[in-house]
Amino acid sequence: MTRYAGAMTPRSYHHGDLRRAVLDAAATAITEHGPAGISLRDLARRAGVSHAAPGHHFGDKAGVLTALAAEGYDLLAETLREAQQSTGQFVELGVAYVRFAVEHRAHFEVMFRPDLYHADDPAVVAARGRSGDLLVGGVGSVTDPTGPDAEVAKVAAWSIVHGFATLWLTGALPPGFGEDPESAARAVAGMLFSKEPKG
Amino acid sequence: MTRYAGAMTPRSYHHGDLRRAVLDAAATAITEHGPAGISLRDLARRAGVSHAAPGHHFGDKAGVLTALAAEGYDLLAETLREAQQSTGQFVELGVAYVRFAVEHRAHFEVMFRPDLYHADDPAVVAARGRSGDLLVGGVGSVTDPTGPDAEVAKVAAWSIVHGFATLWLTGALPPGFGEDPESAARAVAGMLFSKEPKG
DNA sequence: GCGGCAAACTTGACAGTGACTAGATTGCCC
DNA sequence: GGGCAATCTAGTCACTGTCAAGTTTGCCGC
Repeated sequence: MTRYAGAMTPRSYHHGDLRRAVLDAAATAITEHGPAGISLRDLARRAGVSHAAPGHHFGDKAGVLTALAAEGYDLLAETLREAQQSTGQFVELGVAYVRFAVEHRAHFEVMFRPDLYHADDPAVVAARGRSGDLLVGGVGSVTDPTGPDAEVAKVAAWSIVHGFATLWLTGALPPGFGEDPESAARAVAGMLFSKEPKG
Repeated sequence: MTRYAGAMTPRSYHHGDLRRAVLDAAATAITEHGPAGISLRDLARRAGVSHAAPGHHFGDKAGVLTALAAEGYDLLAETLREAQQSTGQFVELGVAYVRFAVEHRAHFEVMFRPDLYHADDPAVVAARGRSGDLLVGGVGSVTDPTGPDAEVAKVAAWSIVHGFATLWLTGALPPGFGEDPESAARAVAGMLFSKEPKG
């Protein structure tokens, strides 16, 4: 009996790229039901394989989310690198951070829930370091990077864009901020390091 | 057979205040294992009752977290009200926000995971509204509340303290920010609406 | 005091889940 | 084309959330 994954690809005993398929299924399922609402067996069903197949590639459920988190940090680094090369300004780097959170919601939500995955996994730690360096680098363009408050300024910059992204994702922001998150993020990030609101 | 809840209170068929006991057990369990790592049956065991008892008070698992979220918003409102009465300044209001997140970690973590509970529950909506008004009120003290960017300033303020609290809780901040979250929060929040870092 | 009634709690059951084991299938390399 | 390791399946077990039915108890009117 030949089975089919989805409605397209003919399948045999070996899937071909089950790892990729499970990660994609996880991203979809998390977007639908949140990071806590997924099950390994459902991911297996979505990929068209038996219930225990994902376990062979990722060890356990946390392993799937670990791989997703690592992938997320790499995607974030890529997004930040592009923004850095085009403008290099702090505000646009922050906008890129928010854009990543919105476009890769599932990845973002997993990345900052270390209780759900193996946060000390080497691949995750390395990818997290890369993206962290990129994010923090952009703050030097607007503040004195050697000043005593340089570290505080970096954390403040990270906090404001991370907070905005988180609040946007949870739907906690007042109506009007929902339609165009990037413009809203630009306005919000612009308030940091600027004397006062223009109004 | 007489049973005992914990090691103190003699118990009979009726618990007395099972609702309170389950909520306390939930807060403890969430602090230990995260919001996704709890089980109703474990809460029942911690409270010393049968596995289905919590269901009668909260309906389902999401009901427990709904009650916890509502309680959290009320606790937050209380914390903000105290800070508002003592100083009324935006920065101290933000510090109070962070203090709440640190001291009531379990509540805070649930509150901003609407996929885990019934976010449209009337009690939650009401409590959320109360705390939101208090938080936003403090921003008017530092910016022009009638200006065109007033709404943006409020969201920026909320974002920076919420982001800092979230990052602190996930352990994502660089070492040195961990020991005294309130002082760090004060420094970070002080960067908003101020021309530039002092350094 | 006491009957009864509603709330609180227990017991038992069922489907779904994560994780483990053993076995079946297949790509691939020499 | 033979053999081997990787890949996947099938079966199982303890645990979970939720439901239905039964048991115990506080309490109110009399």
